[in-house]
Amino acid sequence: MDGKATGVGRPRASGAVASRQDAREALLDAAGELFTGAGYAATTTRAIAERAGLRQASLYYHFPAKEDVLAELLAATVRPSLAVATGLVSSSEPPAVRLWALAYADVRLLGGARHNIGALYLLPEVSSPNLAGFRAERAELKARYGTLVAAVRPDAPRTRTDLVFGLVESTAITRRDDPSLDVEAHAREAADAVVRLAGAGEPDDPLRTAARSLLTLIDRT
Amino acid sequence: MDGKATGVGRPRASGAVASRQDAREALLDAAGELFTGAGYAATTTRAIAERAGLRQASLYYHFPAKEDVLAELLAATVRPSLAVATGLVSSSEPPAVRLWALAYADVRLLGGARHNIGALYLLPEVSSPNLAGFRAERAELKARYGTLVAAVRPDAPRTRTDLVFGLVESTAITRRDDPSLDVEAHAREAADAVVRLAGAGEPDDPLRTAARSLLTLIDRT
DNA sequence: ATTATCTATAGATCTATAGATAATGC
DNA sequence: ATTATCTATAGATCTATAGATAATGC
Repeated sequence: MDGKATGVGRPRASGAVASRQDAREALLDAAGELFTGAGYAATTTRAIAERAGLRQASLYYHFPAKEDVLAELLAATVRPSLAVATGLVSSSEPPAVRLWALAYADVRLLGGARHNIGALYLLPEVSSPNLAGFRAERAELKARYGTLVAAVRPDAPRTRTDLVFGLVESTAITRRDDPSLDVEAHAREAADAVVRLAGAGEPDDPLRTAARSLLTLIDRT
Repeated sequence: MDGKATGVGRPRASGAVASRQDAREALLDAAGELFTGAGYAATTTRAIAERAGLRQASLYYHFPAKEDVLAELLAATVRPSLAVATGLVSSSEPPAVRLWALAYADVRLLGGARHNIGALYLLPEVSSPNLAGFRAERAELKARYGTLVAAVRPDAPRTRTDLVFGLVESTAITRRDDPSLDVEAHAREAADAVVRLAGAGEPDDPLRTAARSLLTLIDRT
C-alpha cells in the first residue's frame, strides 16, 4: 500500500526485508539468547547472524566486533536499574521503602527480561577491558544499594551491601535453574529479604504499597 | 638419596620430573585458575597444559577430553559442602544452628578455595549433558538447604530456599568483584543473614558457638 | 614391557576483511 | 550515490589423535 514493503540495500539471501534498526535488534536478540544459553566464547558470530536471518559477515555491518554486541546487551540491561535508583534519590520516603522499591524493581527486571540477560553479568568475559563501561555502571548501582543500606542502618558492616547485592543478582542463577520461576512472587520475597537483611525490621503491607506507588511515580517521569 | 628423584616415562621437555598424580593435580590447578579467570570456552587445552608444565597433547594422557577437566573441578568443589550437609543430618541441634553451620561452612569453602571455583557454577557450560552428575549433586545440596529452611519455618514459601541458596552462592560473585574479600567476616555475616532470612529470628553468639562446635565435630568424622 | 611424555598434524573451525552486488534515492 | 547485504577467503586458531621416544621395571 505505502510502498514501504521493500528497503534500501541488497536484499537478504532469504528474501526477507527489514530495516536497519530491525536487523540490529534481531542481532541483539539472537545474541542475548545464545550468550545466556551457551556463553560468549562458545557462541559464534555465524550462529548469531543466522538466527537473526543474516549471513555471518553481515553482523559486521552493524557491530565493529563481536565484543561490542556483548557490550551493548550489558549496557541495555543495567541502564533501567540505574534509572530506577536515580529516580529514588529525590524521594522523601523512608530508606526502607526506597530499598524495598529498588530491590523489587531490579529483581523484576532481571527475572522478566526476554532472555536471562542478568546471567551475562556472571560471564568471565565481563572482566575484559573493553567492558569497563558496563562494570562502572554496575558498580554505581551497587553503590546505590550501599547508600540505602547505610541509611537504614548506619552501623551495618560493609559486607551487608555485598550480601544484599548478591541476593538481588542471584535471581539470574535461580532463573537459570528454574526457567518457569514465578517472577512476581520471587521479586516480592527478594525485596522483603533485602529489607530484613539490611536490618530494617519486618516489612509490612503498608511499606510494600508505599514502595510500589513510588515506583509508579518514577516510571511516569 | 632414595633414588626417587627421577620417574618412569619420557621426561618432560622442560626437564622437570613429576609423578602421575602431580601432573594431574597441576593440570586441575591450572584449569581452575584459567577457567575462573577467562571461562571454559576461552581457555585452550594448550594454555592449561603449558601452565602445568606439559605440552598440549599430554593433557589427553590424563583426561579423555577437555570437558572432563571441568567435570572433575566441579565435582571436587561441591563434594565437601555435601559432606558437611550429610554430617549435619544426624545432629540433634536445633534447625537454626544446623542451618547457620551449613551456610557458614559452605561460604568458607567457596570463599577460601585456592581459586574462585564457585564461579564455575555460574558458567553456562554447566548445562552440558556431560555435567549432569555435578548438577545433580548441586541440586542435592540445595535440597538440604530446603529441608533445613522448612524445619525452621514450615510455613516458609518455596522461594525462600532459592533466596538462601542464592545468597550463599553469590559469594563467588562478591569474591570476583573483590578478590581481597575478608572470607571469615563474610561467612559469619552470610550465615547470620541466612538464619534471619529463613525466619529463625536474630542469631546470637550462643547459636554461633553451637554451630561452630558442631562443625568441628563433623570434621573429625 | 610399561609408562608418561613428546612431536607432528588432520580436520574443523572462527573472526574479520575485501570486494562484489542488488536494491533505493536523487 | 548510497545503503545493506552478499560471497569468498585469509590467517589464525583449537581439539584430539597417531605414532615416536626416553625413561624405569622386570
